[in-house]
Amino acid sequence: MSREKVFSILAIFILLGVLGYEYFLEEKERADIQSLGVKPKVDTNTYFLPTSTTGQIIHHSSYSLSYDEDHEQAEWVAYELKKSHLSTRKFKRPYFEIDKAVKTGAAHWRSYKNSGYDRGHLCPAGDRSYSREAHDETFLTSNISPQKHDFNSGIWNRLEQKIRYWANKYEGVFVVTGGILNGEMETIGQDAVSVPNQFYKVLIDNNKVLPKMIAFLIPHEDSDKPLYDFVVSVDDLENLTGIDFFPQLDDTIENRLEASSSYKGWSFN
DNA sequence: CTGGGTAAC
DNA sequence: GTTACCCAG
Repeated sequence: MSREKVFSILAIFILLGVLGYEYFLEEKERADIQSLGVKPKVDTNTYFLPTSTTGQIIHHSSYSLSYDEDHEQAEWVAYELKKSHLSTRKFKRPYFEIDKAVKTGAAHWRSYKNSGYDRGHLCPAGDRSYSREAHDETFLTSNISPQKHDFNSGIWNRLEQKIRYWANKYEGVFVVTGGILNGEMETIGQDAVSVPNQFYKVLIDNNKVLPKMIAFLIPHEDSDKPLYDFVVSVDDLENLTGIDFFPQLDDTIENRLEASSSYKGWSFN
């Protein structure tokens, strides 16, 4: 047997060994988490609501939000994007309305007019296009934040489309979105709506035995960089916002998933 | 898809 | 306030 042949065979065995060991580790983690007892899946529309730092959580029929009166916008908007929600139906955009469910008074859309900023949806209209009611419900001023147009139609739009891609690929994801309402911020309009300097999104895919998370923190400016450059750990976002995103998860699982800034398991193709 | 604006009724 | 049309990233 030639020397080259021996090396080739050896290399193949080493490769198989490495792959086998990785597979073993994945199975071990899966078994570990299963043995911890994952809570039975219930209606995720309420199951995965984050905590509120403002004490004003509002439930609409197709999404929920926590309103921050100081900044006249939501600190988070949360909803489940099921695969069955994905739709290309095109409804005419209605006018934005003041969300009457906000006890402290939500911002008026006029505060955005001629501000130079978009009325940027937090729960995108494109994620609620499965019915006229759900679509129109996203046009509440409690569901928008001032966004630069280049940002909104640029990298932010890219992320929203990627999430629709994932919702289709992974049979639905749960989404939490908001601006970082911290530090020095410009304000616009009579309502003094704060203009966040960063926006975030947190996703959880709970459709498999082992849930997976991914979080993004993106500066409020357009970028041509790949989306995975903006991945952060959920822990980072929680430290930044004071929000506990997945308090319902078993602590062991929560701690393990939220500490990770890996985007393993999320396809960026 | 993400949004903007203006004119006329 | 609402509807129609035109615009850009």
